[in-house]
Amino acid sequence: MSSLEEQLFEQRKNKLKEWTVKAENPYWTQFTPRNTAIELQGEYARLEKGTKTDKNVEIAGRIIAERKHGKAGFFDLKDATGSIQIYLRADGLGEKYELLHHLDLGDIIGVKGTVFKTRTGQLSIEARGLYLLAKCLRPLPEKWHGLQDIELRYRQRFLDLLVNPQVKDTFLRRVEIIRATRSYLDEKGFTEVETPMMQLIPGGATARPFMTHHHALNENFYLRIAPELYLKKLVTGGLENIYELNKNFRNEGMDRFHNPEFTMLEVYSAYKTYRDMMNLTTQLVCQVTKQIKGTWKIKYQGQEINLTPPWQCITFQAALEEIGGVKVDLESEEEIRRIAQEKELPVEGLSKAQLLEHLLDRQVVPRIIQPTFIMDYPYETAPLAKRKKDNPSLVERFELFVATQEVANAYSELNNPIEQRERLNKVVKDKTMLDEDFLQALEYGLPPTAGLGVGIDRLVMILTDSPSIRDVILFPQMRPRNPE
RNA sequence: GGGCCGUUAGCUCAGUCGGUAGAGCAUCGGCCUUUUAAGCCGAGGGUCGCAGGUUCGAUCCCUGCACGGCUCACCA
Repeated sequence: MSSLEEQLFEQRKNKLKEWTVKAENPYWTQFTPRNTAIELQGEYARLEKGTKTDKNVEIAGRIIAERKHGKAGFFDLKDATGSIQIYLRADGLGEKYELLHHLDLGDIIGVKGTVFKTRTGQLSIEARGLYLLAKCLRPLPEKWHGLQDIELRYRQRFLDLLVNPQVKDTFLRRVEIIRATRSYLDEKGFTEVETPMMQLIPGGATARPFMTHHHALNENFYLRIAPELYLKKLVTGGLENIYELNKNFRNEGMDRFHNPEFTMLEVYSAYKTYRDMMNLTTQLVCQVTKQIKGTWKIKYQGQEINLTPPWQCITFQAALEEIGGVKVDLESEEEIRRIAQEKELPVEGLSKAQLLEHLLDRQVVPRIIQPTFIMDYPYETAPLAKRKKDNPSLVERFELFVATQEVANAYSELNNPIEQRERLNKVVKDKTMLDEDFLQALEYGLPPTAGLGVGIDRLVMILTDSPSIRDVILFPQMRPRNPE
């Protein structure tokens, strides 16, 4: 901490002490505001310039700007709803006026006073009572440019929220998106469930998990990488239309599109297929978008995106060929390997499925801007998906891509326990990581079921025009700062 | 983990072709009772991310490290 920083801190602590001695102790002061900025701004929008009212109001908030003029002055007070100007006069405030120099930008105060409009037309409250409710002991970031330092914005999100108005908008938008998602599913008759975050066997995907230890059980647990297997157990148990909307944890690299903990929606519906899920996905995204944006034509990072249904739908093979310019026989591992090499993709030690996905990720996905379903993947890419009846080398799977990002992934779930065991055996190298409980649930009979996963953070990014996943997660993961 | 880039006052940013740094906001003092990025006068505030090296001299050049951004790898 530099000397200036200490100096500012000390100055403000002294002001706090002075206030406590000469007025009240802020941390014991009771003040419950009866009014909000937005309410007053609305109610008095048409008040004539230069008019006083005898309306008494009580409002609380943070001082975000001050303009003092000797024996009078103005504060801009910001509460949760907006901001309003406070007018302070020596005659109106009496002794308290002398204490004004103990207040700083950032202090949280309560104001009692009357509503009026200045001669320049600014709605204001003339203060008759003024109470310090919490002292801001550190200087706020600059009022005009806000907080620009990206690292500080993520590490001290409270400051980011305080001084960068669009940040709060984004996170309020996020809440709306999640709320709209829930209400869509609830209205469709789905039941929200909660399954374990701590799992003995991390299943449903193959990412590296985070590990933790349960002392009483003396057992290692993993933070879930997906809720999928538990949700299918519930479908077996007769909860046939369910969803879960919560965190997953993956111990992988971090970048603009990946945070170690992220929010996933998974939906399962019995007696449905991936085709039904395609419709559900379209409806869900369209309804949420309409509700949030009021239109299906949105802008993401300068690009026009048109979410008006129906969306383009193309098979995996056709996508490789028509979008990626890669004509390949999906059956021929040699050919796939050769083409991957030609495209300068890593091939060493990679399976056919991995090669195919790399081809898709590299050649196709970066070219997809408009919403596009890619469907009918090679069966090796999805061991939990059901094969196509007329072409068993493919599975009933689709992914939705928007703005070069994967947003959703869905299958007709494989419900044949014998085939499921075989296919998992091929993929899961460590047999203790084979979820026998899940296989047993299938053995009791999982109805034909369709499952869907939607990356909520990515959806929020697109609908809030945010370039990085860290812009839509309140406290994104950061490397701890080394103590000096 | 690799590559590229960044880190200067509390905040937002200049700058030094190598001679220990400036502005605006904020802060402190003075004037000002309808201002609104209030105004005017004055003042204080910096181990230029950290540690080494080269040099008479480094904030600037070199190396290493830390943190961050982008990107590649990883992530069925």
